[in-house]
Amino acid sequence: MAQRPVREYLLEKIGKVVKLEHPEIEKRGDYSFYTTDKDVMIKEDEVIEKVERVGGFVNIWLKNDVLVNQIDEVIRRGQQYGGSTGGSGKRVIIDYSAPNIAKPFGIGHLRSTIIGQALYNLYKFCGWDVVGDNHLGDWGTQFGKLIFMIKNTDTADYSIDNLEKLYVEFHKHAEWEDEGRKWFKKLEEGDAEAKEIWEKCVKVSMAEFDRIYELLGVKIDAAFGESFYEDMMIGVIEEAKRKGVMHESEGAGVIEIPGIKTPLMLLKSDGGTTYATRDLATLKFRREKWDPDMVIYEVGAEQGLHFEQVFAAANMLGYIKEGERLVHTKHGLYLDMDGKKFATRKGKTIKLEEVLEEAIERARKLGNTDQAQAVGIGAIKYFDLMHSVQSNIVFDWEKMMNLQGNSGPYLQYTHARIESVIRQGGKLMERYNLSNYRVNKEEERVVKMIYRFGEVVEESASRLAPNLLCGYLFELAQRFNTFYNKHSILTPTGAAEEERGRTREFRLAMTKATGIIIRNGLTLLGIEAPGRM
RNA sequence: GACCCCGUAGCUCAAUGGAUAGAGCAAGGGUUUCCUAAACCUUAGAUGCAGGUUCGAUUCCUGCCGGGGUCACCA
Repeated sequence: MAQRPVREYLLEKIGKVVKLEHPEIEKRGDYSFYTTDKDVMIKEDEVIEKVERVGGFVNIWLKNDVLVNQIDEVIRRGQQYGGSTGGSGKRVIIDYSAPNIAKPFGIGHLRSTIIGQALYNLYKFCGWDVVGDNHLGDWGTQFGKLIFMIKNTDTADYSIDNLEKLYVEFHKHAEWEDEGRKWFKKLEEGDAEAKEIWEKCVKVSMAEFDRIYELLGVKIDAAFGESFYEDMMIGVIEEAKRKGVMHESEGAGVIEIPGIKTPLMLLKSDGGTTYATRDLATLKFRREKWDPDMVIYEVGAEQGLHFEQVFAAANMLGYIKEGERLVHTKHGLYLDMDGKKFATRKGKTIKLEEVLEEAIERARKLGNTDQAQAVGIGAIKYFDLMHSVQSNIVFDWEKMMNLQGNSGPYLQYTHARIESVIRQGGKLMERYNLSNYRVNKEEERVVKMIYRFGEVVEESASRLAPNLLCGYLFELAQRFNTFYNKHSILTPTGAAEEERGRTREFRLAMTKATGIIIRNGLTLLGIEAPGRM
């Protein structure tokens, strides 16, 4: 039987809606809440050691055994520990990664891929039915532009580098814009030549994406790219017309959104469709195929207006079911050293693969060669995830490749050290009795982090904030490392032999529990936890 | 100009309306006959400005200043 989460127990006992938090200052208890209500009384029991009222604050201390027994809970549940069934019966679609065909997989798509994957894992762990969908950028006017350039230069070089070059070149000539649109129109109309060129572009890109995903260790359930919705375009447009939602403006078909100045364009004046048309078709399709309760668009902030419009339009078209939530994460961008956006159209990008290779190389130089990939990639992922989702990140090689301090490798290292201790002392703890063990200061600081893991997982998921989990894991690891540095796990000091034995038992159990939590946490973040480093 | 996001230590970032604002990097000083020093300990250092709401504001509201993004035929 699973032990009941302490937080849940307390909330029920308090019997009121209060904001139960962990006081920053440890002397003020394990939990506290503020209330002006004198009727709220909470008494000591088998879980609560002590209650103290200071002004409006009610501070609660948990019984030592409750804290210590949590260790047993962790060990018993293993890789399940921290998960819940809170989301059971609910389905969420997470739209993430979505790189663009014919462009390098740039640093700009890292956030969506990494955060999206972390959210995917988090929701799954919280009991949700999760569907990941990679909404590939494989359709649109950009391909018209590319086809025009390929024809124009009569090139046979379909390498990503060359395609990127052509794309950049195209944007130096404003007078070519119409040609680009014309070719996209042809592509939409099924022109054989256009289609053939497009298919070649898709093929080379997919090969590149596969390589990157392999490196990143990311697997996405579905990849219905934009082109998949091609033959649903007409249906959406017809429906928008029929429902009187879309109307003609300057030769184009648009939807006016109340409260938003710029309308949403479904049909260009040349009859071609847009990103928005495809997004609406996507919404409709997903609703029919998966019937989600929530859809998370893990997409950058620069598309904020677009999604605001699309969500509103979807509502007007009746594509959203009652109670369904559409969320756009609006993650911050990677900015260049000048604090500006990387401009793909000007060829100003940093290729993700180069970043990953460099990170792996640095990890290799520092230590264990076997784990260089796990460590290097872990560093990059953690760096991305530790930032709050909405803040911009200034791209800096040195910071991104950080292998020390608050970093992925720090957590991996702590985990590897724990594994090492367990390998050496694991047998000593086949049976252990944790009750009535008196923890020392350093042990206490670790133990008081352990029981919070589940809370953090849930909060990270519900607030779409993997950085909270990063922060928690870092603090747990820090506390453990402090303990590790000061006390011996396998050979504790102490007067009596029996006492030393008990201490060793307890410490091994606590160490093991810490290792399990770090591993579970890293796994949720999509980061490997090697056993050795 | 309008709308959205952000302004926290020298730098890069955390912080659920709470009680003494946390880290990392960089800087100074220490720790290894002992379980992995990618570690640990230690010194110094911060909420852009002005109001408001609140018992209490880094957090919410208004204005200003600064940065980023976006504003119909790119996605």
